[in-house]
Amino acid sequence: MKLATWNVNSLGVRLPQVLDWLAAHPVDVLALQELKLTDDKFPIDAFSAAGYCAAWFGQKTYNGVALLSRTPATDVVKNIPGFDDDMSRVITGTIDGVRVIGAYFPNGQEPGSDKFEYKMEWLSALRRWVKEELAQHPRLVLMGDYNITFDDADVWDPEGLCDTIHCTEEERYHLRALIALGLTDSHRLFAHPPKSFSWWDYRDFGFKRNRGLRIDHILVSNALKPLVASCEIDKTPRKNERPSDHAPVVVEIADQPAG
DNA sequence: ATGCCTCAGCTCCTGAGA
Repeated sequence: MKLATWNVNSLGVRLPQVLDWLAAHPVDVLALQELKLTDDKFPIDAFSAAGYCAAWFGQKTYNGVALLSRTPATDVVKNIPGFDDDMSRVITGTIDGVRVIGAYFPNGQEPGSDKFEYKMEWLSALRRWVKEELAQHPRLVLMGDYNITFDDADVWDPEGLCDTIHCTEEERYHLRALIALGLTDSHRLFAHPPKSFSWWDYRDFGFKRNRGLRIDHILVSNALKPLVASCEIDKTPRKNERPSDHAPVVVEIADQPAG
């Protein structure tokens, strides 16, 4: 089973690239973030024609998330139950026996800002809810655009970006607290080249200079951890004309433990 | 550099992203 996450920065603009990518990488599940379109504009017909089911939770201009899957998602939940939020950031469903949470974490803009406070509250609410979901669904994947780096290895310029947004201790505390629930970063289960990133700034030739961050993550539960066969960042779509600023991340989960 | 790029929208500038 292959699952992937991709912040497409407007599905309206990126739909042809998503369809091309799915044709070349027929994953079982693809979580999308930053749809930037309302539910009535979601291109379900195009995905159906490509052989995918979808559950989606859109929003005008900002945010918006979806789960594409070969088999339909069941028990779909939108956003975080019990957390009042006017932004569409989370979509959860059960696919092929795996509880999949696709999430677009708040950006936070700047430490100390109102948006940063919202990010902290959202992270607390998410953790509370992921804990509940894990108790009910031992086979669980939490993936999406986290907008948080784990540590310096995820940052192109750790000194220059020290304590800036995505790199603060407060944000990383919340990320470690998610791990402490019994989740593992799939990426770190494998060796990768230094400076492996999932996002590069559009400005100043960020991608060409590999000035990026690793902020898109796929966390797996303890029950799935021994089954993770690979985890790769696909930089190819970042080389497209009019690319998203994020690259897809793909994880492969085997039926049986290796060896 | 309150910059650089990209996207959506009450669109020819602004807010937000990261």
